[in-house]
Amino acid sequence: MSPPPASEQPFEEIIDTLRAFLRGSRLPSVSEVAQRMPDPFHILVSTMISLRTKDEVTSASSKRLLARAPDPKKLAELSEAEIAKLIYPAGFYNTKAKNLKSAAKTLVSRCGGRVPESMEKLLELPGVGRKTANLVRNLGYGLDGICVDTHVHRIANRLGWVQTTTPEQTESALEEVLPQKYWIPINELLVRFGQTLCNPVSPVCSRCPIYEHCPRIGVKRSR
DNA sequence: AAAACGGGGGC
DNA sequence: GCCCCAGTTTT
Repeated sequence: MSPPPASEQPFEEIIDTLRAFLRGSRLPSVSEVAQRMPDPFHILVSTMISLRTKDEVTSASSKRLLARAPDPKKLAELSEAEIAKLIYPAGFYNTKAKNLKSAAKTLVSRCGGRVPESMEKLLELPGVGRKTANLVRNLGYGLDGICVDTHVHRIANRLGWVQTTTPEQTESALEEVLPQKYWIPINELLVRFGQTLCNPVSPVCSRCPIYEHCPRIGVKRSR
């Protein structure tokens, strides 16, 4: 059966169900940082480290680097080699070290030593794309904008909320259909859901709390 | 649109 | 051994 049009999705019910289901489950690494230290710079650094890297590694690497460089000025003073060593074994550590140092220098020289709020300014930082910029705005400044990572992209399509091929298409399509009050929380919810049950390769549909809202066919719920 | 960046852990 | 991982940039 085809999914109901996105405009008729019972978003409130689905999201409430997800919230209840995920209550008590572990937070993704960047949200952890946001809870511990809701500082835009800390969000930026841990998000840059998190790209294509598992949560546990991201968390440990972020802690080491931020303990040593808690602000843009301190980070800009570290060498690329020092940064690379601190964030190892996060993936792409050499590229990330270069981007982190370069971004920190830009923050000091052109942004008054602070992390900018505007999408435009954030996107000028090396190594910062729409996903990272939106997450910094969401968690660091409480500003709207849907942060689309692979989990949000995959699950929004699985659930029939959007039909898109690129994350950027998902971002604009989701903003068309999803009530604005969910723009910030949707990311963490779908990431947590996507890291466990609704994972990329073998989603555990038999235990899915929102199974009845999912249009996937050929998957039977088992007792 | 596809490739490159990249080491660690799961299977 | 081969796969993936809170993506971004370059070709």
